[in-house]
Order: sequence, then C-alpha cells, then structure tokens
Amino acid sequence: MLRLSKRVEYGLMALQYLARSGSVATTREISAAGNIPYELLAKVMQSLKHEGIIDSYQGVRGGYALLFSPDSINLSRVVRALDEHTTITECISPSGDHATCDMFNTCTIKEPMNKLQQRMEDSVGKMTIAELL
Amino acid sequence: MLRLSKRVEYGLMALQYLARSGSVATTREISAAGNIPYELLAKVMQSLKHEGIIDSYQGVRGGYALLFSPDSINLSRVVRALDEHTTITECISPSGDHATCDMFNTCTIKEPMNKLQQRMEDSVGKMTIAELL
DNA sequence: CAAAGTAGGACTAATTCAGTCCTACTTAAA
DNA sequence: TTTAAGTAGGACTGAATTAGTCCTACTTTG
Repeated sequence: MLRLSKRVEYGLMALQYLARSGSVATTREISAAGNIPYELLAKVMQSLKHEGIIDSYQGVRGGYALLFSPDSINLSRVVRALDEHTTITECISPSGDHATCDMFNTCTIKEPMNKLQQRMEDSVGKMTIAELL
Repeated sequence: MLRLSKRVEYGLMALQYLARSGSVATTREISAAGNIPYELLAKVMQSLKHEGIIDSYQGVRGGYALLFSPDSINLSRVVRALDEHTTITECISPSGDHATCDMFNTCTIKEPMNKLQQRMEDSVGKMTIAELL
C-alpha cells in the first residue's frame, strides 16, 4: 500500500542531485549518476517542471535547476507532481470533491480515512529536500 | 503511492462491524452489510485471523469475533496482515534486512527514506479500530 | 445428515506501472 | 549556418500487482 512509485524515487534522487550540485544539470548526467533509465527520468523531470519545482533550459548547454531552496520544497509537492494516486482512498480527492467511488453510499469508514489521510500527508509534507542532503 | 488496497479497506470495514456488533458475525453478514464481494472478504477474514486479530468459530453457528478491545488494535497491524508491500521502498524490509533491491548500491536516498517510513508508520500505528466507531 | 459456516488453492481479468521507441522542437557553439 | 546536445512529449509494450471468481474440502450445530 504505501510503496513509493519509481517515479517518486527517481524524482527524489534527481532533486537531491540538483540540490547538491547547486546549479544546472542534465537528465543524461543525473541518469548516469543514479543508474536511472534515461527516458523515464526525462518524463519525471518534465513533470517536476510542470509542477513548478524546477526550471528547464533548452538547447546545448541546457538542463534543469531547482527553482527554490531545498528546505522550501516538501515531499508532498514532489509526490503530487509525480504520482497518480495521492490519496489513501478513492473518495478522498485532492481538490476536495469526493467524486466517483462505487462504494460511496455503503462505505462506513470515510471520516476516519479522511483523518488518516491528513496525518499521513503531514508526515510526508514535513520532510523537505534539505533532509535528503 | 499511498492508496490503500481494497483488502485493507474491506478489512477495516469488517473490523469496524465486529467492534460495533460486539459479538460473533459471519462473513456473509458483513459482506451484505458493506456491499463487499463475499469471496474476497472471506480471504481477508482468514488473513486477519492468521495475524491474531480476530478469532474464528467454524460450523453452523460460526463466524468471527474480535480478540482484543478495539482501542488495542492499531491500523499498522491490520495493514501488515492484509498487504504485501508495507514499506515505502524495496530496500526497507519489515524484518530489518534490506534484502534485494537492484539499486541498493547506487541509491542515495536510503537513510531519509528510512526516516520517512518511520514517521508514516507512526501515523498509521497511532490510529486504532476504536477511532472507526 | 443437512445446512451454514470457515479454510484455502488455483485461476482469470483488470488495472497500474515501468520502461521503451520515436519524432519534434530549441539553442549554443564550432 | 549547420550540427550536436539538450528538452518536450505522444504512443506503445510488457511486467507486475491487485481484485475478483471458482471450486473443493473440512467443521459443527440443530
């Protein structure tokens, strides 16, 4: 249940790399350093960019760099950028609307699950990239 | 990533049911009440029994009942009984030996992931079945 | 002895996730 | 002004996991 996806693992390693280097690094470079499949990492980097965590520079001397200091990027944000399912149950949606769960009516554990979601998110949200250095 | 499996959801609903009823209940009964696929729930109940959370009574007037008071059954235990993957990364094993991860050598985020695992487990472990009532 | 239970193995289907392939666009530097 | 090194991203394949079903056996109360 609470296994991190490879996307998140790779994303964290990449962010750690960028934080350590302190400047621009290429996907190729990070991929080689971490033994991470290049194409997959490329997608991850794009997702991190869309979330606004990193910035990209195209062209020959291009690459990626952090947009914020490591201690102001928390892991919730990283997970949100890289994962499909960021809630412990289907009926908890990140945006607040408990859209489509088949069991919405018969389910008897919605409230406690909301509470648990909150607590777990706190755990993840309290850790920042700075703690990976 | 942190989506609960159906097994865990069903297990929690069943334990809630048993706690509320306070006595023996059959799989059929719980399945009907919660709109849970019977065969799947049956497996879940067996797993909960193996973990020692509930007791079973065979035969005509049989069924399942809690073995402990709701406030002494925490969710970590339930998850452990019902889920394959209970760690956020492959290299963290419940038993402590970081067995087989392809990336064990190149991985640079082992220690922080251990820390995170600890914190998430605390979140889950602090909630008990009593909080579902 | 029959009906209502648990026990559990084996299988199928559905979904999710990891990884690959291919094509385009961008840009610094030779 | 061309080329190599980079990002951007869609489409696809294969693997793994999970959900759900089927079937047979064993247990026990009435």
